[in-house]
Amino acid sequence: MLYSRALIPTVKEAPADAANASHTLLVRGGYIRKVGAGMYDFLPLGLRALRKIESIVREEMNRAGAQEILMPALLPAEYFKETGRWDVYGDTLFRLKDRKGAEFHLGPTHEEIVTDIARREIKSWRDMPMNLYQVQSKYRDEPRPRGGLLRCREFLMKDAYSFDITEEAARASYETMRKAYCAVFDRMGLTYRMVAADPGAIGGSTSAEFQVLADSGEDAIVACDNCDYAANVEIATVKVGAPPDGGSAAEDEKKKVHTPKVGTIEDVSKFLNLPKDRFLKSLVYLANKEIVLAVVRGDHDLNEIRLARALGVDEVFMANDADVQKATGAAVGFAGPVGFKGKIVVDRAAAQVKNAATGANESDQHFTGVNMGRDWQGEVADIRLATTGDACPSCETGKLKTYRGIEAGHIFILGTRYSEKMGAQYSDEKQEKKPIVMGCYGIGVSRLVATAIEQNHDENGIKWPMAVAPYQVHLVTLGKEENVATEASRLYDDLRARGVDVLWDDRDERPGVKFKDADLLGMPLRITIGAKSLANGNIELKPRTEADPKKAELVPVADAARVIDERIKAALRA
RNA sequence: CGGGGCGUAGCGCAGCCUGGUAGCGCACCUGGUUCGGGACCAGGGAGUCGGAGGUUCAAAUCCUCUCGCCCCGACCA
Repeated sequence: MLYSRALIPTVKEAPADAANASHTLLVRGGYIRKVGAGMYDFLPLGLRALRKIESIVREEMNRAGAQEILMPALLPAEYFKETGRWDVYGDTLFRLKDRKGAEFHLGPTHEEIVTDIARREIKSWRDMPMNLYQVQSKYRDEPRPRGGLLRCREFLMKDAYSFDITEEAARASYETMRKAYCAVFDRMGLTYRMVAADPGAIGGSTSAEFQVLADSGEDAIVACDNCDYAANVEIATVKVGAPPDGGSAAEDEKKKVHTPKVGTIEDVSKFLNLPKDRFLKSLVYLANKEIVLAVVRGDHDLNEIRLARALGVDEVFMANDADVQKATGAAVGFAGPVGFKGKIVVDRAAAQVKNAATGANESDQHFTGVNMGRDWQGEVADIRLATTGDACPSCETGKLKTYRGIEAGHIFILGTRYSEKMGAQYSDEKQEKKPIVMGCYGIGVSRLVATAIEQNHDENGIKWPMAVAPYQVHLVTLGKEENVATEASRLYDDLRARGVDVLWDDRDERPGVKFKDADLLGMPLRITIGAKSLANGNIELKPRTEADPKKAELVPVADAARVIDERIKAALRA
């Protein structure tokens, strides 16, 4: 492509509304433009990057034996009503009505629709395993779209669905998809971790997220420094370990201590000169409108999702100040398990603390010498938030470390959750009707455009990995000398004949402008042809990852096309 | 939904407090000089000041309502 004819509207200044690197660089580089909150135009370069990623995903899905289909984005309400998600999805669903007043919505995900295909078309155990996928725009009325392409209301997603006869067979399909996902992210050159995750609104028994590591990521994950344990902090667990004092101390007498106006663990710890791990942190929660006291060790934080799981509810809400006062009879900061009227859930580590300090359910009063069993009772569960330094739950010596991640993919074993509700059954060898066992697998294709940039950029611009770069080569010509144009034209044609994607900056611009734009746009290889090096029969070759322009490699004109072609092929193999 | 902020030329912003000719930088157009890391000179075009209502002789500026957008949180495959 000739730059002079291309729509690549680069801008010097960052857009006022951009909060992260990928958003800023995509707009500055003329890749995308905002149409509304969470809605973007893909300009030519942006679309090329998107298509490259899409192709990689398609190739790996096809290689894994999945078959591409296309379902509508506009859907009648009846399917979501069948499974109850018409109500469960709530405000996230874009709902609309047709001219007759019939209800429709835009598809946020397609389990129901694909299950409808399955119940009509899959009849026998001989028809499975089967995996159907599509690459399609999805619509979700997100509470808060953000980060440019990272969280949009309309976004491109690859969603695949597997159909199997048994849970074991479904696990094999899941494993096939896991490998395909690794292949996709490996080919894109991303650094990522597969982590155990919460299935959320999709449901199902097993799920894993593919988290691309980036400081700007919305998700927190923990990973072991020794083994392959990794999990979203939402569901991460830790090894309990020994209690802080070794657990051998004798039980002290319980005492009430006056602690005027010191409600936080931090303050009370100083006030009583007692380490934080000897405190019981008591938090008042509402679960299905029932008041519950959650108790964790003073140096730990509560994991709300784990608390909800322990209680067997969908979600829990922290009680407001008024409810806390009503439940404990004390000001906020003085709640404790001793004498608490209501359900108490205590974390495993907190249950081990002997002679603990805790709020006395009385304003400005704490207890010390509190012992579970003797002074109070509670249901023990795993409800604390994992964090850096915690002991790994699945190996002997490992320590957990927290990372930020961007969720690029999520795979689930759904079981029969959808097939039972929608009557998707097959006949087995004995003519018995059984529900199809399903799995589903998503990749955020448009999100990956931004994700690749979050992981590959510097202060000057994008540094595209070869596999997703809109153009593999950015050819810069300097000056108006005739031989520069002649050699550039020859190289341009030669590279294109070899199937190389080349962007030729043939504009009548000063060198500085061209170099700045080349760095901003971020194509992996930059070729410079100017009178200076051409006088010795050379062109200049510099990878975008090399920051120092003086380190550009001189390549004889005659070898240039071959050398560049080889570099690209090597980069794609890596 | 809670908290905070912003809507003025294509983009980034000033002007608003204290009402009175709408401004700066970038981008764009014309001419000239320049040309290996975002050049310079001269000239020029371009704005319903988000929208509606109100106060006033007079509103970008004050008041009311409203729409949109961003950030933090809640929420979210």
